[in-house]
Amino acid sequence: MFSKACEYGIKAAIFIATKSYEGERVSPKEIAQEIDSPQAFTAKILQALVKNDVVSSVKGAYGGFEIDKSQISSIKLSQIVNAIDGDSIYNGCGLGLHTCDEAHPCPVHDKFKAIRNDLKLMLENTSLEELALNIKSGVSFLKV
Amino acid sequence: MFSKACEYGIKAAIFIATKSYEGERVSPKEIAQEIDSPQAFTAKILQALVKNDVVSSVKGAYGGFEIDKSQISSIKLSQIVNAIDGDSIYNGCGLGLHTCDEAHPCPVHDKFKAIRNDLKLMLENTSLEELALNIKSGVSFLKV
DNA sequence: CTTATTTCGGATAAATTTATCCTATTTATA
DNA sequence: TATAAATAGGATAAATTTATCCGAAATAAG
Ligand code: FES
Ligand code: FES
Repeated sequence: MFSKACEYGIKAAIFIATKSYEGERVSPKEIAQEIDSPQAFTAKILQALVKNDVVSSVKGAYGGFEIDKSQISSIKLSQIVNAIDGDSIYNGCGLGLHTCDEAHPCPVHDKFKAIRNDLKLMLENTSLEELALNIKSGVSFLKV
Repeated sequence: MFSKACEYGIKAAIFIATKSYEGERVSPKEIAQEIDSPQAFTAKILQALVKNDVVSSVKGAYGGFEIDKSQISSIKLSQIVNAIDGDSIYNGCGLGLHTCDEAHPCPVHDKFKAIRNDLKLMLENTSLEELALNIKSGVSFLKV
């Protein structure tokens, strides 16, 4: 469904958000430990999230990654997925035709489109805030 | 969403079904042309479909791939996807946790599970028959 | 200014998926 | 029985994704 890179990116963003509520910056090392991911690869993905304004980074001593507390509620899962996996999940043909086109539909177009749209709405309506709060309260988990 | 192998497998099965209605067997070459896929790779995927009893093959001269006319309506998309991509799409965690477990859910578990289940139901309720008939009647397409 | 710390970014490597090639085996027909 | 046609399947190659490594650049603190 999502690429590994995207899975790591989502989990990393959630973890950064939980720490940002406490005013703490985090390093790729700490993130990788918390979400059980390869550190250097995770660092690469964080760069993509920085470029797409999902998280911000501070270089140098006492630096790290953080998310502005006031923005956590307005960041949607769709932004993260889009930043890492692009928009093929929102627009691409389920059977790999060059473009998903109403006028030239593949055999599963109608049915696939419905699922794809539900997924799109879900991602667009899910904020980093609710995901991070569920982690903080211990009702959901980032690893194992 | 689906692997390339799975996309080819689905399209191949649909094409074989359309020809089977006319009592014709088809070769990997003809299939690859009709669904715009690499021939040898498609042949490999067909082997998996044969092993999983989605299509049957006849070796030797005048051989080829076919699907028993009377079975086309009872073959579901889910069988094909399962034969090629396995069941991770039905049961796997959206964020890559080892298992999707109600008692140890990832942050997107509830929302992801709903989408995943819709997809599962869609695949289980879609028969090769309806997909093949739509191709035959020209309302949907297997390539471009 | 120097040093320690930390992200950035390019190069490389490993693993997986996608794709190709070639031979063996099977089968219908002459 | 010989031959041609067709799938089966193993070995290999290419492409993509995943993962690692290392030096450059930035920054806070002494
Ligand atoms: S054309 Fe395939 S999903 Fe729309
Ligand atoms: S635990 Fe992640 S989807 Fe169920």
